[in-house]
Amino acid sequence: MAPKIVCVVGPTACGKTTLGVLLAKRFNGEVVSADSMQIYRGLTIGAAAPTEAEMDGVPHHMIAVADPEEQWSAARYAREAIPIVDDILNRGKLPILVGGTGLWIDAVVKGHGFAAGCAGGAVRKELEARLAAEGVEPLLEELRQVDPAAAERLHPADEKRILRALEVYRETGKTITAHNEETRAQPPRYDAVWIGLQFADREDMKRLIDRRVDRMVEAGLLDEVRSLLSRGLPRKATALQAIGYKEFLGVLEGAKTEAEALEEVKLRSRQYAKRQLTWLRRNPAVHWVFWEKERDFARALQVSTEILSAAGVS
RNA sequence: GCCCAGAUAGCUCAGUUGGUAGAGCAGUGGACUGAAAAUCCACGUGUCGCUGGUUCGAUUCCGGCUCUGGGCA
Repeated sequence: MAPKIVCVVGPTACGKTTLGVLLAKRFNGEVVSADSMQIYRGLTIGAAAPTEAEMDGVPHHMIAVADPEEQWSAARYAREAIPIVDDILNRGKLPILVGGTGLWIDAVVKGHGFAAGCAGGAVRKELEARLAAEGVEPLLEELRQVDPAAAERLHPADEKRILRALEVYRETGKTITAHNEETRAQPPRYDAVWIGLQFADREDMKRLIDRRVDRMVEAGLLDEVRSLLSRGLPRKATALQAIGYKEFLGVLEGAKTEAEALEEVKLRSRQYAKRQLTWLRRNPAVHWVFWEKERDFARALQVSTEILSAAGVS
């Protein structure tokens, strides 16, 4: 029987952090963040990383553990987070995965790892150079030769995945289609109980996102971007792809006004939240808790406590 | 008050030599197995400002009106 863990998921600004802490206190747990941006040091305000006060004494893992110059991937995250989850279990406590990066959470829960071989190395560089020089067609044709199923499945415009499919084949001699089929057949590493937070009305979500972005700016988001740049962080760093950072970067470069950046961050956050929902909705295991107008954490704690108890978490 | 230019999708605008219209953005839905806050896909009926006229037929041509810019007084 796979060990039991809890996953708190949902779109941005829906209260995952708060509920995670409440559940950790109620069930003697520790929080493992699954957030592709909170992982970087220095992304505090804009990534909405929990403050000391918000953590409320509950141990948190995988937050601010990487330099912003680094480029983390789902694979690396899973590699480092799994031992932490196991350690929490060994100490008799409940691991609570909290985060908005769906792929990262799945990588831990499934625990089967990604395809072997190097990613983003020499092979990738070569493929990228060919893509730039010759366009996708020759690459897609090459993929069709070795992995017709993937060539069929991938849209010609989805260059990123076409490159990865070829990279996996070149690195491992196995097609990504075969790899995916094998891993899908394996049982998950953990028996996860999923709690999903969501607004019943999209308008309410928009209001919360707007409010949160306003507060980020008041709290000094622009200064945070400035200090990341002052340490020489390159503009193309993954950390600067984060919503909030890339837009305010434009303000510092004089390309847009602060007011324009503010609106843009709100817009991008909304679109991001929608994508997160699309990802989560296909997971039938998620127990959804819907917010009516405002977030009511007392109720959410009660509802999710019932869900966890029914699922055998104690 | 007069002159000129606009008024078309939630927004910015294109277009119809008269046969009721289409882009970008926004929005909605979807995909996603080593960049995932990334990347990619699909979806376009709206009194064509109002009102008369000409016409088989007007969003398109003509008149009047309203509103918005700009100019002249």
